[in-house]
Amino acid sequence: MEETLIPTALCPKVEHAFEILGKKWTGLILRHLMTKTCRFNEIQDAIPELSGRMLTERMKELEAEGIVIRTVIPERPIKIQYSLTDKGRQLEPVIRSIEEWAELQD
Amino acid sequence: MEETLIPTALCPKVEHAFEILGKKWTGLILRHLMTKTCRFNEIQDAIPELSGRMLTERMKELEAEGIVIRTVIPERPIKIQYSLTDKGRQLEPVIRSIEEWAELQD
DNA sequence: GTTTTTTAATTACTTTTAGTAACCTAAATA
DNA sequence: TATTTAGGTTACTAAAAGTAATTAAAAAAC
Repeated sequence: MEETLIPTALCPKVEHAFEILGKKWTGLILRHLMTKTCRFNEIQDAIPELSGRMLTERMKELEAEGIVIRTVIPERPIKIQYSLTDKGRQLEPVIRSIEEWAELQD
Repeated sequence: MEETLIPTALCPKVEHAFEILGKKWTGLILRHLMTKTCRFNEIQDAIPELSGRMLTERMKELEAEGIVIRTVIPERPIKIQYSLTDKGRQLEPVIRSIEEWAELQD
């Protein structure tokens, strides 16, 4: 028997959100940035298993998504600051609810 | 200068939570299971880009985590039902907050 | 009463993503 | 002068995900 399928396509916004959060390290990086503006190495120190290579890659992605801003502080020495945009700060309930769930577990 | 570092280790529970949610497809699968108990192919149909191979793998992981229960319905023909455990249902605020954030985006 | 379809997978193989380690430049510190 | 620090990049390896073919057991179609 043949059937005409009009597949209930997933909403692209929701799909995209899960795509961003579904990448390794993204959640933990955002969690750290929730508390304060951070320098590159601060994030690395906070998440020891995260390599510099991966952190660079994730920060570029998050910047491209408009979730994070990268700022060059033109002092001597030059510093790079990463902070959340409004869009990034709006992810706070997501990060908070994950942490709350985590704390409930045995 | 040398420094004695007592690294502020990430809480393992939180790390583990982000590890589970940080895998591709996990969020979308859980989102679908939030609404109802599902059969294997129902989930596949709801998420067309998700292959059977990946769905099998994720369901095994989620079962091992105690987030999902797999039930064999011994009727003719045999059916496999997947549903959330309490632990799984407690992830509802996580899934809901991701959806809410997604809907805010342009 | 064979053939085809459906369900819930498994297996083999390819591609993409992540991890490791070495290197880089400019400035700071020992 | 030599080493360290910050914030990366590059080349290579390992792990995760994607694709496609196969499977078994039952149901439906022919």
